Amino acid sequence: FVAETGGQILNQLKSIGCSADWTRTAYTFSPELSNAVREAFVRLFEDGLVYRGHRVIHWCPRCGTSLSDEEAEFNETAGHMYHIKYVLADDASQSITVATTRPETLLGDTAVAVHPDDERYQAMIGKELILPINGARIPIIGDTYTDPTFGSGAVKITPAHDANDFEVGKRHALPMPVVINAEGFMAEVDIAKGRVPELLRGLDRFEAREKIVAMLKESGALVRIENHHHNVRHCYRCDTVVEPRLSDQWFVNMKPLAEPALAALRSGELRILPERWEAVYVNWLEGIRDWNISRQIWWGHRVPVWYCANCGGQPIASRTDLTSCPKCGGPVRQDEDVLDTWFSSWLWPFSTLGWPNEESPDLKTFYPGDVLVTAPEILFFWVARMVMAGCKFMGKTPFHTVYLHGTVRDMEHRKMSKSLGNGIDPMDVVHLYGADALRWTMIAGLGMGSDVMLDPKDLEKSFGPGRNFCTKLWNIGRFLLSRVGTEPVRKVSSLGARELTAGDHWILERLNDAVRDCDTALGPSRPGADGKWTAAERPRGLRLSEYAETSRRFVWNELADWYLESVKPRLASNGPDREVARAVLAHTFDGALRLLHPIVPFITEELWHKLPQSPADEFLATASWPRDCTKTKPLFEDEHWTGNTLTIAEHFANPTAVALSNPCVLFELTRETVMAVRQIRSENEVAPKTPVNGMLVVPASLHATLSTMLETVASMAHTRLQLVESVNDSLAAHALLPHGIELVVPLAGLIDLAKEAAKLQTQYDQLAKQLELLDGRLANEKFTAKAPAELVAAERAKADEWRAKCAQLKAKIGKLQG
RNA sequence: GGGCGAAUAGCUCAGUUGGUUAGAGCGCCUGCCUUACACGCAGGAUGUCGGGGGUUCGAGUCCCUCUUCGCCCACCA
Repeated sequence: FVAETGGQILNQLKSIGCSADWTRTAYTFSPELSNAVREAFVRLFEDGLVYRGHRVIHWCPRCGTSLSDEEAEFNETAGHMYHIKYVLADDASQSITVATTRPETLLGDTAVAVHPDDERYQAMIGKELILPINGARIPIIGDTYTDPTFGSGAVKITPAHDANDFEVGKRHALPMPVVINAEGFMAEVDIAKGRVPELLRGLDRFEAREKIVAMLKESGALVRIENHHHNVRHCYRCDTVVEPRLSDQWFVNMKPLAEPALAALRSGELRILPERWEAVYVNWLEGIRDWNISRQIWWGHRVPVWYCANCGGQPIASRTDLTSCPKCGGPVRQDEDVLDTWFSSWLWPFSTLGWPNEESPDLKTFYPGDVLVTAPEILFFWVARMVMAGCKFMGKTPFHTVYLHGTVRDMEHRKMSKSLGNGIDPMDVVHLYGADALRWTMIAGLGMGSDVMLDPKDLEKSFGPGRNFCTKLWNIGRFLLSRVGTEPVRKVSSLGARELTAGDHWILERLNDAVRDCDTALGPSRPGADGKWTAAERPRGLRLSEYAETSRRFVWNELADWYLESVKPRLASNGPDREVARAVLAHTFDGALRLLHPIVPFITEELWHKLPQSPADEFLATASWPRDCTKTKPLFEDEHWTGNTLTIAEHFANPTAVALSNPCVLFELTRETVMAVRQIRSENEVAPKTPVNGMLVVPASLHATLSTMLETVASMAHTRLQLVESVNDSLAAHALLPHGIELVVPLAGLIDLAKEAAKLQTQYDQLAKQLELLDGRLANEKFTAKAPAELVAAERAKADEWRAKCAQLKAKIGKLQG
């Protein structure tokens, strides 16, 4: 834990008043972590991958430390471009104009560079210019770094305060005076004697800028000032403008470390989701630059390097603290710098498991891990570096999948932050809506890699649906448990297919489908036996919002809305069928809880323990993924379901009989019937309490089956349908169900016949139009020739069905009008 | 400057390799406090899938282009 967020935690300690000594002690007292950090540093040192370098780095004057490239963030800043005239030393009539956004750095200029082929300046190369303000003489040099087409074609070179100028300075062996001190004030550091005039010394760099501009203006050296928007590096911690500054720092040579990390991605040992981030990862690693790891702050792991006073000051890296030089026994002093907090973080996947002890049982058991879940902005800081450290020190990537989630934003798409005050405190949400509602909202809203928009001003809008779902789940559980009771239930695997009702078969199949769809949404959990993802597996998986939606639909729209409602009468009865219903109910709810547990762990854990079949000494958190208990094969050839005594040949000659011999299809027909009845009632504004009669027009041979079905229909809420033998269908509402079956509901006195005829006419018109399009497609030879045969056959079947339906509708309209 | 992503119902978003009449939640309209649930139940309305062009029997899905947003990276003084 400390390894991951050490810097931040110690900052917190500091902010609540812990002394510097105390927090530093906290670090010292974490021997495992200290050992790991030191081991990693010493190994890299021994391999020549860590070195002390003298160069221009990003410096935060407020924090008083150097920063890595990643810690110095670009911010768009409104500034100015100052064009300044430097006069030739031996001919005051000639001058070169240079441009800069940081005029204060001119005190540290040691050259002006022009392109060697630039005809305007060629003759001047080798001559000297007089720097304004401090009067220093600086040479004009030729260097191809200069772009002759940009600006005046001449660049001022400040080797100690600009990384590019530093490179130019090295090529031309220029002096490198530092004119800004560590605190960000103008000063003559080391060789900078005579560079900073008395009246500027000790001024803040920005005050000095204003003063220098005024002085330039006065002396006539300032040619012009333009407004200039540009990106300026700021300290990621305190947002202070970063000062590029020449200094001695420790660096890691990253190229040799980056190559295995790239290879791991390319070979499929590692994948990144969403896949598009892989390109970002590759791009960064291919262009990787050395990592400045030393910091001049008081918290952190101290660089494990000592210098001997007698042996020429060569650095000695050591796994143990040195009190004397191992070579000559002379006095030693330890390097003052501490390490970048990310230098300990990148070791996190194994430093927390006992590394560098290779025999640690934790390390052997838990390395490598599986999935790293984190935010994209931390890809370079942490993720890529963990992969590099894993490859370097462990020979394996620390995980096989990196899942980069979206960012939580407000309704104006701004990132939530303390400074903007647009954040939501998760603890407020937990108190008002519950921890499960919070988790549900985040996970269900988390499309792959997309941001989550939440309204900090309207928590109800954001978290209400999550809470509603949790409440619904709780109520489903409460009701179900009260009916199922605590007596033992039969195992579903012990139930015979004939014992089950159509509804039982249906819900078991729906559970199986939900499990399968959740599996698909989550994708394969591990790479193949060779430890590598195939090209097909690679981009798929961890679609969490899809997983949430699938499990929600199962438990709410299928289990609660249909199965639970249909099973109420059976639970109220006595006898073997009640036991079957209890068993199926307990089993399907158990499956639903297993699916939902990762998203809403608290409610599901609580409910699961109350199920009669749940083992008392286990937890849902460690229970297995739900198993397939489907009892129905696609076609269930059994007279139990056909409800008649047709011969097999007769049976298969009747498409409706074939379809309805599948109990799941039969239950679907039940649902269609219920929905049709409800629709008819609603459209004709039949009061909820008024019972209605209804008749199914079906082939006579199937009547027995469908009348059982009607018992279920009648028991469902909002139907109140009573089965009758015959009706006057000219005074009735009609609904066409699948398989050519019709529902006729006589509503004499309740129904507007003209309205009913108009409704059927609209249905007919729409269907006829669709049918025309479909027939057109089927008549197109190119379609029938090129489209897959399966699709063409399906379209043909559909056209036949629609044609039959059109005929039915037309007949009904005729009757109503006649 | 380079790269990437997004644009689908009033809002937030799904839509897997091109193939039924494009879906969900919230919101909206109507009716229900039906002994699990009004944080609920039932029914309903709403889309030239950003604009334009192309490939194809067929495009929300593939290609080109334009517009508008967003993200990442970058040493142009």
